[in-house]
Amino acid sequence: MVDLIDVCAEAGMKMTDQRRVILKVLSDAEDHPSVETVYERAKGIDSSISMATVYRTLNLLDELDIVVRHDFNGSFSRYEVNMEHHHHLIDLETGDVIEFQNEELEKIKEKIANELGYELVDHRLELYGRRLKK
Amino acid sequence: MVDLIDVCAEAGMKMTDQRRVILKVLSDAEDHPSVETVYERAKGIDSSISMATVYRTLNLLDELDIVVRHDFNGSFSRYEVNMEHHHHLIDLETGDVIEFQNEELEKIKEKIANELGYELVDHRLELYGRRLKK
DNA sequence: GTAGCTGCAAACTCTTTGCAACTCT
DNA sequence: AGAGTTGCAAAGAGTTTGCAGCTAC
Repeated sequence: MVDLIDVCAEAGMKMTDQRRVILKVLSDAEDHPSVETVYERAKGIDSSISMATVYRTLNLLDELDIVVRHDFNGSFSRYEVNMEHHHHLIDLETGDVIEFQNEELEKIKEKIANELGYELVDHRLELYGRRLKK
Repeated sequence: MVDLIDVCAEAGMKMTDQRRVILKVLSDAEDHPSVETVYERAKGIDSSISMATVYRTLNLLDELDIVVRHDFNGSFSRYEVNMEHHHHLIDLETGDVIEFQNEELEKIKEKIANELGYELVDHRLELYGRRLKK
């Protein structure tokens, strides 16, 4: 388990109380929280934290690739710590997000890009589904 | 080639001048225009058209699945007429969008969803790349 | 000491909405 | 005639920013 605080320090970020709180919230998150959610959880730890700081910090972390921004449904962004590359299956009924990886898929994508004359830099795959009755 | 006006009429949409103009803009588009772009092109045909109408019409068309909404880069939406299912490769340098299809990919996605206990309802794949020098 | 960070409130961007007038069917 | 549509301007959501004070390094 990597300590986000170390990663940020190495990236040259000044380590403030607020940032420590936000990083803890992100590390502990097992979901893909919105800015609003990160803000609420952070306030639970240090109530003086402001929305602006949450936005600024998340943007910074995104630029540094420490965090990944998603916009699964359009209107607002959601974040997760940048671990190994994976994809998401979004449960259309509950909004739950399930992560998965698939080697075969990675190869095909690389191939498709190359065939189109491109070097693959990034990609995203999202599946939207309904739970099968068992 | 399907006539969008017919499709809309069948869906029960009242056909106004404004809608005819917007549908023409969408049919003619070979790119994936933003609301702003649709608005500008529509104004080129009928300068009295309003932004609100463009928004309302695109939302309606999206609900009817006549059009597909994308948000490739987060901040604003872009639209295209809903043809056969395909995916997008976004050129990171120019912003160009290239469409592609891949049978193999479709099968794998179906399989992944099933393995996770889900029925696949929808999905999206986006590749982001840089043009290979030849 | 100073470059960078913070909270606040105002500003900004994209999108939606209430309303009164108008228009398809 | 009546339900649905329009333009306008105002409101809304989500996000960014200018500023003066504060803090990590």
